[in-house]
Amino acid sequence: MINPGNEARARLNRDKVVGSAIALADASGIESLSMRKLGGELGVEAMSLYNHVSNKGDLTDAMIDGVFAEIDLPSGGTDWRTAMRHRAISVRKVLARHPWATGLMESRTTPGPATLRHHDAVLGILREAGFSIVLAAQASSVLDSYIYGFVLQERNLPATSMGSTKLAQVILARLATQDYPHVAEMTVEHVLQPGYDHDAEFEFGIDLILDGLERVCRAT
Amino acid sequence: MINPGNEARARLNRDKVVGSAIALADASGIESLSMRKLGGELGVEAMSLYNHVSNKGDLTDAMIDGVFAEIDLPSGGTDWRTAMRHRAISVRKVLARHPWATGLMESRTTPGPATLRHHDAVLGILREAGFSIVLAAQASSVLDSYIYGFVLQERNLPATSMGSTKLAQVILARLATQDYPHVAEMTVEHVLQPGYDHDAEFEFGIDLILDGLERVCRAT
DNA sequence: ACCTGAACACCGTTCAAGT
DNA sequence: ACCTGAACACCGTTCAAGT
Repeated sequence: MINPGNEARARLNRDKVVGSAIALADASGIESLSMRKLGGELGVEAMSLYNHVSNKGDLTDAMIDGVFAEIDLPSGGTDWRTAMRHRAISVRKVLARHPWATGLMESRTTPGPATLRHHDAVLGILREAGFSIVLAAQASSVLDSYIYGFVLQERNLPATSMGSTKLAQVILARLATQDYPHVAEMTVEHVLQPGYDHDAEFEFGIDLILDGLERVCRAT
Repeated sequence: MINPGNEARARLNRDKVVGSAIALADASGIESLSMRKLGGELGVEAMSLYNHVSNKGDLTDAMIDGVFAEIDLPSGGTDWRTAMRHRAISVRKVLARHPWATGLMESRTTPGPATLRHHDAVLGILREAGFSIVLAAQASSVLDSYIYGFVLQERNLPATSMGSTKLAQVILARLATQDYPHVAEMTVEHVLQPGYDHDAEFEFGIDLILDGLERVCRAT
């Protein structure tokens, strides 16, 4: 039988399922991603997805690996410090595009190929720069911990969009000054200020950690 | 009518609901915490919970605040550095007891009173030690990011329980050495070694960050 | 004031049946 | 080889009804 003309949709495959799941989670949040909605998005019944993904946990693992695949692989062309700095900024940028990914890492234990490739490249750069095995482990652990934790916290900060700012200031001043004076001071006089810069805050921490690692590395 | 003798269970209240939810999440994981199971644990139908909690999001917020309430409030008796060091270790210890809490922070935006009290105490110690508003914000941001990210990653590391170690070594040696040589080297020669110490790894990062903060603080 | 039964609109997953 | 309908054992949440 000839394929009818309205059958424009190409055959489903694993990459399309995972890609569509990532897009859906970006748009509507991870908590509203269901096999049924994902099927609907792809013009297919939910049960068809099980031909390409063994269950929802498998899909989740693949989504996280898909996010890692978007991160630029750190290149060994320069010194370890600028390579690690660029990588950190790239990781944060990608994770900010997929805010659900960081929280999901808590429940997943089997890293995919893109994740392993990424970590292998990081360790490779540190080892070639003369870091011992132990020091390379500690360096990548500190850097990754900081990056993931920063992204996790970034979501919970009040958005500095104008409009909500003025209102937030008033509410804060009234409600919180007495009970949480330092939080109130910080929010009003720093976080809600027009010049507040998330990127600069992130890079302050990265440079502080890189300074520390350089010192430890030289002392060895 | 007189209360019958087998009615031993005291009246339900919000604290009992939240406490039971935390215990259930600790024991069986956050993904298997449902209003129905929680009700069953408390000897009550699921719908009764809505008398003490406005919905599941409200319950989640309260659970996270309950976890923060377990953390020792940083005390101002000593210098900021040892206070921050003790606090960091206390936060990690508590979050390790409730591994679901860190991942959940991604989706929550309204901090509870215990959370605010905690952050207020941290900021207070830094401000009294002479940190400017901006520097206090950056200091607590770097420290918290590192702590949360470390706990998040800690879960994904292979358990160093004997027995699984030997097997893991064999699997790794066969499978991964070729594709991910640095990850393989790191795992076999460091992470899976008997002396591997999570606490020491955590404290290495904390001390590195505290060193950096001390230097920045003195330069001001 | 607190608890419940029934109901609604959802979930993930299986399995036999279709093409 | 891939897709589907029907079914199963679950979800969160509402609401009128009970005490």
